[in-house]
Amino acid sequence: MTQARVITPLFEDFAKVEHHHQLACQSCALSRLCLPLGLHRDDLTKLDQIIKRSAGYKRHQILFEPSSTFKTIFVVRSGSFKTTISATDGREQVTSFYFPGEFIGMDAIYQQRYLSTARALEASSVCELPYERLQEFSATIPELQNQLMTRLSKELSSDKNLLLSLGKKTAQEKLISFLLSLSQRFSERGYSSMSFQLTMSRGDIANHLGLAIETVSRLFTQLQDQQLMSIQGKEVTILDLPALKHRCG
Amino acid sequence: MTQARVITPLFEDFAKVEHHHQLACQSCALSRLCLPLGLHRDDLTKLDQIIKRSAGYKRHQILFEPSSTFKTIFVVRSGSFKTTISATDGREQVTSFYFPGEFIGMDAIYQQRYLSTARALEASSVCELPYERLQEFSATIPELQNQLMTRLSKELSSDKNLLLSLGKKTAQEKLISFLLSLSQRFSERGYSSMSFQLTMSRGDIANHLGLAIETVSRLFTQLQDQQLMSIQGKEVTILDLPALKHRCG
DNA sequence: CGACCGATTGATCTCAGTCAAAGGTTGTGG
DNA sequence: CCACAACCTTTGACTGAGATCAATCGGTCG
Repeated sequence: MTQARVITPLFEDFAKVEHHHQLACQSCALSRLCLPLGLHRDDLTKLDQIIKRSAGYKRHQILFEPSSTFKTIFVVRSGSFKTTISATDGREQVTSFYFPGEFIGMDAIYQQRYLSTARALEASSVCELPYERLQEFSATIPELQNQLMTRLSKELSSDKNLLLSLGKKTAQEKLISFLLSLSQRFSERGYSSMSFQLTMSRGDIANHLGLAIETVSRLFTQLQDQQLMSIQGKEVTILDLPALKHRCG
Repeated sequence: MTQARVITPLFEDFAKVEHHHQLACQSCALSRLCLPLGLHRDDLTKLDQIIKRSAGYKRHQILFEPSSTFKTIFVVRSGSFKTTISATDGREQVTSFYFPGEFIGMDAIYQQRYLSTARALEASSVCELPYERLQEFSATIPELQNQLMTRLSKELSSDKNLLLSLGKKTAQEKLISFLLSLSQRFSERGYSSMSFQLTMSRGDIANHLGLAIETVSRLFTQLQDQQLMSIQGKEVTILDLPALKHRCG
């Protein structure tokens, strides 16, 4: 039996909402992680009216790119996305991965245009938050404004941590911190922090961490040999969390 | 004659404000670059009352560190600062440099605690924006809220660009893009974009770009040999801007 | 079934890091 | 005001972590 057969769609629970495109925030499984957090019931009702629940995106489908006009911030409803930024000669850097409840496109607020390209890693769906309307609403809902600032600040924090990885960590430390941060985010979403599926390719991981694809592959086998984790295709199982935490820099 | 003798304090124009600690935003030379941008005259007067103009910081003096409690966002009034983030074993990554009009500490909004350590690179001064008061005011001044979001988004953008540098660029490309971004920022502040003083050490630059200090030093001599720029100590003069732009990735 | 794409493994190479030493610069105290 | 010390920068020689090149394997899909 190969492990490929047993892969179930990631974030299946959240994916259910795809069948109810107009599902209100109040009833959404994500509300605990998403914009609604801390908002009053009636504010939420108002917000609900401006949020557009988009149709699904297929694997590799583009959510936005620098040439798109900036009008909305996206929230992942189900599935996952990656964003990339390009050098003038076409080299690309994977800047982030996004999971349900996370906001994509906030770096476009300054300059009012997307800086990066966002692509679906698997069948996914998003909610669209029209930025102008969001701004209007923030004026009357202080908690919404607070929520937006917090989101921006959170992304800033994770970017700074990635800078530390890229600038100062060894290949192994980079990979371990990356996997531990994934584990953390899965756990926040109600999934196991000890065993999860990678929705991105080895190439995406390597690029994100400033490594070669072969290095990532070798590190995976190395981590398995050291009994720190088990990796079978896309499935990661953490075997020795303390040891990993000790080795993540 | 050594170039050291002719160095004048950087941001001298802005430094003048140090003699008028209570100088209102309206009269501040920075208002064009700073928070006041786009704010109405009477809103600004209100804002003025909550902004604390701090005494000066000496070279190497700490503005905040992770153990400090988060209460304020800082705006550079004169001089310059760097922020660093630390790995568990003490390795540090210089995440950003900050010049007059730029905001420091926004990554602390999420978690309500500073993620990084901020240190003055030279004799400097800041304005303190109490975050809670700022939040209150934002509720009544939509333009202020917009300004804050834009600032956060701008920092996010520059971090993403740095990620591209660290992940995908060669040592030379990293250094050139860094110098060109400095040039840009100096020019925005009314200084020459073709000739400016570095306020940070070679070590800070190297660390920021994920390089060794020796590599930065060698690259400087290399760029001089290629007649692309001239570097004498802390003074940088751009000689061939098109060629540099062509080589910055 | 065959073609294609992604992942693994091995062999080799290279860019930038490390180590080492010598100049320069800055700051301090007598 | 000078002299010494501490620190920063430059330059050279060598090394190594991870990239590149190359071949193979495996899984997926038409």
